[in-house]
Amino acid sequence: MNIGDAAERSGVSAKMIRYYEEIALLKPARRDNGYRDYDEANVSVLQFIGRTRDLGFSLGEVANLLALWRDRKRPSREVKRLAAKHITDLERRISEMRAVVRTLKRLADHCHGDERSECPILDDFAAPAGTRKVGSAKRRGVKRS
Amino acid sequence: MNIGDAAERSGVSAKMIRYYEEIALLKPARRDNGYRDYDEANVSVLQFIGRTRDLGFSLGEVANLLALWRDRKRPSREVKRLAAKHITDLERRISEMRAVVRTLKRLADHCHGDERSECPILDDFAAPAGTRKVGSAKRRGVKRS
DNA sequence: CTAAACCTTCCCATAATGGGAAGGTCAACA
DNA sequence: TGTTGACCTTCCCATTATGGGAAGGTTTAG
Repeated sequence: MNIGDAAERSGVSAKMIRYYEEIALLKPARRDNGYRDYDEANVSVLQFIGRTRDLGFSLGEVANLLALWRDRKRPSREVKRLAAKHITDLERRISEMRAVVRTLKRLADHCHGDERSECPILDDFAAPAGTRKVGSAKRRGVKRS
Repeated sequence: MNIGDAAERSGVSAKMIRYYEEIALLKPARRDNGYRDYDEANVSVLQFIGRTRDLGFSLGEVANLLALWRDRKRPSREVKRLAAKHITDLERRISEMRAVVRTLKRLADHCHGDERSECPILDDFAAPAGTRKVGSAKRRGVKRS
Protein backbone atom coordinates (compact mmCIF):
# COMPACT_ATOMS: atom_id res chain seq x y z
CA MET A 1 0.00 0.00 0.00
CA ASN A 2 1.10 3.58 -0.65
CA ILE A 3 2.30 5.96 2.01
CA GLY A 4 -0.95 7.89 2.01
CA ASP A 5 -2.96 4.82 2.97
CA ALA A 6 -0.38 3.80 5.55
CA ALA A 7 -0.66 7.28 7.00
CA GLU A 8 -4.43 7.09 7.20
CA ARG A 9 -4.42 3.59 8.65
CA SER A 10 -1.81 4.41 11.28
CA GLY A 11 -2.71 7.98 12.13
CA VAL A 12 0.88 9.05 11.44
CA SER A 13 1.43 11.75 8.80
CA ALA A 14 3.25 10.80 5.60
CA LYS A 15 5.88 13.37 6.46
CA MET A 16 6.57 11.68 9.76
CA ILE A 17 6.52 8.21 8.23
CA ARG A 18 9.35 9.21 5.91
CA TYR A 19 11.19 10.72 8.85
CA TYR A 20 10.82 7.55 10.93
CA GLU A 21 12.25 5.63 8.02
CA GLU A 22 15.16 8.06 7.84
CA ILE A 23 15.99 7.40 11.49
CA ALA A 24 15.69 3.67 10.83
CA LEU A 25 12.57 2.89 12.84
CA LEU A 26 11.13 1.01 9.89
CA LYS A 27 12.14 0.00 6.39
CA PRO A 28 9.29 -0.39 3.93
CA ALA A 29 9.78 -2.07 0.56
CA ARG A 30 10.19 -0.02 -2.59
CA ARG A 31 8.38 -0.59 -5.83
CA ASP A 32 9.97 -0.19 -9.22
CA ASN A 33 8.67 3.32 -9.59
CA GLY A 34 10.37 4.36 -6.35
CA TYR A 35 7.15 4.43 -4.34
CA ARG A 36 7.32 3.04 -0.82
CA ASP A 37 5.21 -0.06 -0.29
CA TYR A 38 3.76 -0.73 3.15
CA ASP A 39 2.41 -4.03 4.43
CA GLU A 40 0.36 -4.82 7.54
CA ALA A 41 3.47 -5.27 9.67
CA ASN A 42 4.64 -1.79 8.70
CA VAL A 43 1.29 -0.37 9.69
CA SER A 44 1.53 -2.10 13.05
CA VAL A 45 4.93 -0.58 13.63
CA LEU A 46 3.57 2.84 12.74
CA GLN A 47 0.69 2.36 15.14
CA PHE A 48 3.18 1.30 17.78
CA ILE A 49 5.20 4.46 17.22
CA GLY A 50 2.13 6.67 17.23
CA ARG A 51 0.84 5.13 20.40
CA THR A 52 4.10 5.35 22.31
CA ARG A 53 4.60 8.95 21.13
CA ASP A 54 1.12 9.71 22.40
CA LEU A 55 2.14 8.28 25.73
CA GLY A 56 4.98 10.77 25.85
CA PHE A 57 7.97 8.58 25.03
CA SER A 58 10.74 10.30 23.08
CA LEU A 59 11.70 8.82 19.72
CA GLY A 60 14.83 7.43 21.38
CA GLU A 61 12.71 5.62 23.91
CA VAL A 62 10.36 4.51 21.17
CA ALA A 63 13.31 2.97 19.37
CA ASN A 64 14.20 1.03 22.53
CA LEU A 65 10.66 -0.21 23.02
CA LEU A 66 10.42 -1.15 19.38
CA ALA A 67 13.59 -3.23 19.62
CA LEU A 68 12.15 -5.01 22.64
CA TRP A 69 8.92 -5.61 20.81
CA ARG A 70 10.67 -7.03 17.78
CA ASP A 71 12.83 -9.34 19.85
CA ARG A 72 10.26 -11.22 21.89
CA LYS A 73 12.95 -13.15 23.75
CA ARG A 74 14.08 -10.08 25.65
CA PRO A 75 12.80 -10.11 29.24
CA SER A 76 9.72 -8.07 29.94
CA ARG A 77 11.55 -6.70 32.94
CA GLU A 78 13.20 -4.16 30.66
CA VAL A 79 9.87 -2.98 29.36
CA LYS A 80 8.57 -2.61 32.86
CA ARG A 81 11.65 -0.69 33.90
CA LEU A 82 11.31 1.72 30.96
CA ALA A 83 7.65 2.26 31.77
CA ALA A 84 8.43 2.85 35.45
CA LYS A 85 11.14 5.33 34.61
CA HIS A 86 8.78 7.19 32.34
CA ILE A 87 6.12 7.25 35.05
CA THR A 88 8.45 8.81 37.60
CA ASP A 89 9.63 11.31 34.98
CA LEU A 90 6.07 12.34 34.31
CA GLU A 91 5.25 12.57 37.99
CA ARG A 92 8.22 14.83 38.61
CA ARG A 93 7.21 17.11 35.76
CA ILE A 94 3.64 17.16 37.02
CA SER A 95 4.66 18.27 40.48
CA GLU A 96 6.92 20.97 39.04
CA MET A 97 4.06 22.27 36.94
CA ARG A 98 1.76 22.24 39.93
CA ALA A 99 4.25 24.33 41.88
CA VAL A 100 4.23 26.85 39.04
CA VAL A 101 0.44 26.91 39.06
CA ARG A 102 0.44 27.58 42.80
CA THR A 103 2.87 30.46 42.33
CA LEU A 104 0.88 31.99 39.48
CA LYS A 105 -2.37 31.73 41.43
CA ARG A 106 -0.82 33.37 44.44
CA LEU A 107 0.51 36.18 42.26
CA ALA A 108 -2.78 36.64 40.44
CA ASP A 109 -4.61 36.93 43.75
CA HIS A 110 -2.68 40.11 44.46
CA CYS A 111 -3.55 41.63 41.11
CA HIS A 112 -6.61 43.86 40.96
CA GLY A 113 -7.53 42.93 37.44
CA ASP A 114 -9.00 46.35 36.73
CA GLU A 115 -7.81 49.49 34.97
CA ARG A 116 -5.43 50.49 37.73
CA SER A 117 -1.81 49.85 37.00
CA GLU A 118 -0.69 48.26 40.22
CA CYS A 119 0.03 44.63 39.54
CA PRO A 120 2.59 43.03 41.82
CA ILE A 121 2.90 40.09 39.47
CA LEU A 122 5.18 41.95 37.12
CA ASP A 123 7.37 43.38 39.85
CA ASP A 124 7.64 39.96 41.36
CA PHE A 125 8.81 38.69 37.98
CA ALA A 126 11.62 41.23 37.92
CA ALA A 127 12.77 40.52 41.47
CA PRO A 128 11.00 37.49 42.90
CA ALA A 129 10.43 37.39 46.66
CA GLY A 130 13.37 35.71 48.30
CA THR A 131 15.71 36.90 45.58
CA ARG A 132 15.02 40.53 46.13
CA LYS A 133 18.09 41.29 48.18
CA VAL A 134 20.09 38.13 47.68
CA GLY A 135 22.41 37.44 44.77
CA SER A 136 21.60 35.28 41.78
CA ALA A 137 19.58 32.22 42.75
CA LYS A 138 20.70 29.78 40.11
CA ARG A 139 17.93 27.21 40.25
CA ARG A 140 16.58 26.99 36.72
CA GLY A 141 14.34 24.07 37.41
CA VAL A 142 11.12 23.67 35.51
CA LYS A 143 11.17 21.69 32.29
CA ARG A 144 8.80 23.12 29.79
CA SER A 145 7.51 22.25 26.34
CA MET B 1 29.11 45.84 33.06
CA ASN B 2 30.20 43.09 30.67
CA ILE B 3 27.96 40.29 29.48
CA GLY B 4 29.63 37.77 31.76
CA ASP B 5 28.73 39.73 34.88
CA ALA B 6 25.22 40.38 33.61
CA ALA B 7 24.89 36.64 33.05
CA GLU B 8 26.03 35.86 36.56
CA ARG B 9 23.84 38.51 38.13
CA SER B 10 20.73 37.47 36.20
CA GLY B 11 21.22 33.73 36.03
CA VAL B 12 20.79 33.86 32.24
CA SER B 13 23.63 32.49 30.11
CA ALA B 14 25.62 34.90 27.94
CA LYS B 15 24.55 32.92 24.93
CA MET B 16 20.91 33.45 25.77
CA ILE B 17 21.43 37.12 26.59
CA ARG B 18 22.72 37.72 23.07
CA TYR B 19 19.80 35.77 21.68
CA TYR B 20 17.28 37.81 23.68
CA GLU B 21 18.88 40.92 22.27
CA GLU B 22 18.60 39.49 18.76
CA ILE B 23 14.85 38.99 19.20
CA ALA B 24 14.62 42.53 20.59
CA LEU B 25 13.75 41.76 24.21
CA LEU B 26 16.46 44.14 25.37
CA LYS B 27 18.98 46.52 23.85
CA PRO B 28 22.13 47.07 25.88
CA ALA B 29 24.56 49.89 25.12
CA ARG B 30 27.75 49.22 23.22
CA ARG B 31 31.18 50.43 24.20
CA ASP B 32 33.78 51.64 21.71
CA ASN B 33 35.46 48.27 21.60
CA GLY B 34 32.20 46.62 20.56
CA TYR B 35 31.54 45.06 23.95
CA ARG B 36 27.97 45.14 25.23
CA ASP B 37 27.48 47.27 28.33
CA TYR B 38 24.73 46.30 30.78
CA ASP B 39 23.23 48.53 33.46
CA GLU B 40 21.01 47.66 36.40
CA ALA B 41 17.86 48.07 34.33
CA ASN B 42 19.16 45.54 31.82
CA VAL B 43 19.86 43.11 34.63
CA SER B 44 16.32 43.56 35.92
CA VAL B 45 14.95 42.81 32.47
CA LEU B 46 17.08 39.68 32.30
CA GLN B 47 15.87 38.58 35.71
CA PHE B 48 12.33 39.24 34.52
CA ILE B 49 12.89 37.04 31.48
CA GLY B 50 14.56 34.31 33.50
CA ARG B 51 11.80 34.28 36.05
CA THR B 52 8.95 34.19 33.54
CA ARG B 53 10.73 31.47 31.55
CA ASP B 54 11.05 29.49 34.77
CA LEU B 55 7.32 29.87 35.23
CA GLY B 56 6.82 28.25 31.86
CA PHE B 57 5.90 31.22 29.68
CA SER B 58 7.08 31.02 26.09
CA LEU B 59 9.36 33.77 24.81
CA GLY B 60 6.40 35.20 22.92
CA GLU B 61 4.44 35.44 26.14
CA VAL B 62 7.48 36.83 27.89
CA ALA B 63 7.64 39.57 25.26
CA ASN B 64 3.99 40.44 25.98
CA LEU B 65 4.54 40.55 29.71
CA LEU B 66 7.67 42.61 29.26
CA ALA B 67 5.78 45.16 27.17
CA LEU B 68 3.14 45.38 29.90
CA TRP B 69 5.81 45.79 32.52
CA ARG B 70 7.52 48.54 30.59
CA ASP B 71 4.31 50.45 29.97
CA ARG B 72 2.94 50.86 33.47
CA LYS B 73 -0.17 52.60 32.16
CA ARG B 74 -1.54 49.37 30.66
CA PRO B 75 -4.30 47.88 32.80
CA SER B 76 -3.29 45.08 35.10
CA ARG B 77 -6.31 43.21 33.78
CA GLU B 78 -4.22 42.08 30.83
CA VAL B 79 -1.54 40.69 33.08
CA LYS B 80 -4.13 38.83 35.09
CA ARG B 81 -5.69 37.46 31.93
CA LEU B 82 -2.34 36.21 30.65
CA ALA B 83 -1.60 34.59 33.98
CA ALA B 84 -5.03 32.96 34.08
CA LYS B 85 -4.65 31.65 30.55
CA HIS B 86 -1.29 30.20 31.44
CA ILE B 87 -2.74 28.57 34.55
CA THR B 88 -5.48 26.83 32.60
CA ASP B 89 -2.94 25.76 29.97
CA LEU B 90 -0.80 24.20 32.66
CA GLU B 91 -3.75 22.52 34.31
CA ARG B 92 -4.82 20.99 31.03
CA ARG B 93 -1.35 19.64 30.41
CA ILE B 94 -1.17 18.30 33.95
CA SER B 95 -4.38 16.36 33.55
CA GLU B 96 -3.24 14.96 30.22
CA MET B 97 0.00 13.80 31.78
CA ARG B 98 -1.87 12.23 34.67
CA ALA B 99 -4.02 10.31 32.22
CA VAL B 100 -0.85 8.98 30.59
CA VAL B 101 0.52 7.99 34.00
CA ARG B 102 -2.69 6.10 34.76
CA THR B 103 -2.47 4.25 31.45
CA LEU B 104 1.17 3.34 31.94
CA LYS B 105 0.54 2.12 35.49
CA ARG B 106 -2.33 -0.01 34.33
CA LEU B 107 -0.19 -1.50 31.58
CA ALA B 108 2.76 -2.10 33.90
CA ASP B 109 0.49 -3.94 36.33
CA HIS B 110 -0.10 -6.59 33.69
CA CYS B 111 3.59 -7.05 33.03
CA HIS B 112 5.35 -9.80 34.94
CA GLY B 113 8.64 -8.01 35.15
CA ASP B 114 10.61 -11.23 35.07
CA GLU B 115 12.49 -13.21 32.43
CA ARG B 116 9.38 -14.44 30.71
CA SER B 117 8.58 -12.72 27.48
CA GLU B 118 4.90 -12.07 27.88
CA CYS B 119 4.41 -8.38 28.33
CA PRO B 120 1.06 -7.08 27.20
CA ILE B 121 2.37 -3.51 27.30
CA LEU B 122 4.07 -3.84 23.97
CA ASP B 123 1.17 -5.50 22.24
CA ASP B 124 -1.08 -2.84 23.60
CA PHE B 125 1.21 -0.25 22.08
CA ALA B 126 0.85 -1.83 18.65
CA ALA B 127 -2.93 -2.09 18.83
CA PRO B 128 -4.29 -0.30 21.88
CA ALA B 129 -7.49 -1.62 23.41
CA GLY B 130 -10.43 0.13 21.84
CA THR B 131 -8.56 0.54 18.57
CA ARG B 132 -7.98 -3.11 18.05
CA LYS B 133 -10.78 -3.66 15.57
CA VAL B 134 -11.76 -0.10 14.80
CA GLY B 135 -10.09 2.13 12.22
CA SER B 136 -7.59 4.87 12.92
CA ALA B 137 -8.37 6.75 16.10
CA LYS B 138 -7.01 10.14 15.21
CA ARG B 139 -6.68 11.72 18.64
CA ARG B 140 -3.07 12.78 18.90
CA GLY B 141 -3.51 14.65 22.13
CA VAL B 142 -0.73 14.84 24.64
CA LYS B 143 1.70 17.74 24.46
CA ARG B 144 5.15 16.67 25.44
CA SER B 145 8.49 18.27 26.02
C1' DC C 1 55.55 41.18 26.84
C1' DT C 2 52.84 37.35 27.25
C1' DA C 3 49.23 34.34 28.65
C1' DA C 4 44.79 33.89 30.40
C1' DA C 5 40.35 35.36 30.45
C1' DC C 6 37.39 37.92 28.39
C1' DC C 7 34.57 39.59 24.36
C1' DT C 8 32.76 39.51 19.31
C1' DT C 9 30.32 37.27 15.18
C1' DC C 10 29.19 33.24 12.53
C1' DC C 11 27.94 28.58 11.76
C1' DC C 12 26.11 24.19 13.32
C1' DA C 13 23.27 20.96 16.14
C1' DT C 14 19.44 19.48 18.82
C1' DA C 15 13.92 17.21 18.69
C1' DA C 16 9.93 16.55 16.19
C1' DT C 17 7.17 18.38 13.03
C1' DG C 18 5.27 21.03 9.18
C1' DG C 19 5.41 23.71 4.69
C1' DG C 20 6.39 23.94 0.15
C1' DA C 21 8.82 23.61 -4.44
C1' DA C 22 10.22 20.92 -8.45
C1' DG C 23 9.47 17.01 -10.71
C1' DG C 24 7.99 11.96 -11.69
C1' DT C 25 3.80 8.57 -11.88
C1' DC C 26 -0.60 6.82 -12.15
C1' DA C 27 -5.60 6.48 -12.86
C1' DA C 28 -9.73 8.05 -14.72
C1' DC C 29 -12.28 10.21 -18.04
C1' DA C 30 -13.56 12.41 -22.59
C1' DT D 1 -4.83 9.19 -26.91
C1' DG D 2 -4.39 13.18 -24.25
C1' DT D 3 -5.15 15.67 -20.27
C1' DT D 4 -6.07 16.49 -15.60
C1' DG D 5 -5.80 15.76 -10.87
C1' DA D 6 -4.23 13.09 -7.21
C1' DC D 7 -0.68 10.83 -5.88
C1' DC D 8 4.39 10.01 -4.99
C1' DT D 9 9.57 11.37 -4.71
C1' DT D 10 13.60 14.24 -2.83
C1' DC D 11 15.42 18.50 -1.14
C1' DC D 12 15.42 22.68 1.40
C1' DC D 13 13.69 25.71 4.97
C1' DA D 14 11.29 27.05 9.40
C1' DT D 15 10.08 26.36 13.95
C1' DT D 16 11.67 26.85 19.74
C1' DA D 17 15.08 27.63 22.96
C1' DT D 18 19.35 26.37 23.86
C1' DG D 19 24.19 24.98 23.61
C1' DG D 20 28.86 24.09 21.31
C1' DG D 21 32.63 25.68 19.13
C1' DA D 22 35.79 28.17 15.86
C1' DA D 23 38.25 32.28 14.48
C1' DG D 24 39.60 36.43 15.88
C1' DG D 25 39.88 40.94 18.68
C1' DT D 26 40.63 43.01 23.67
C1' DT D 27 41.76 43.53 28.25
C1' DT D 28 44.07 42.50 32.37
C1' DA D 29 47.26 40.34 35.51
C1' DG D 30 51.77 38.76 36.24
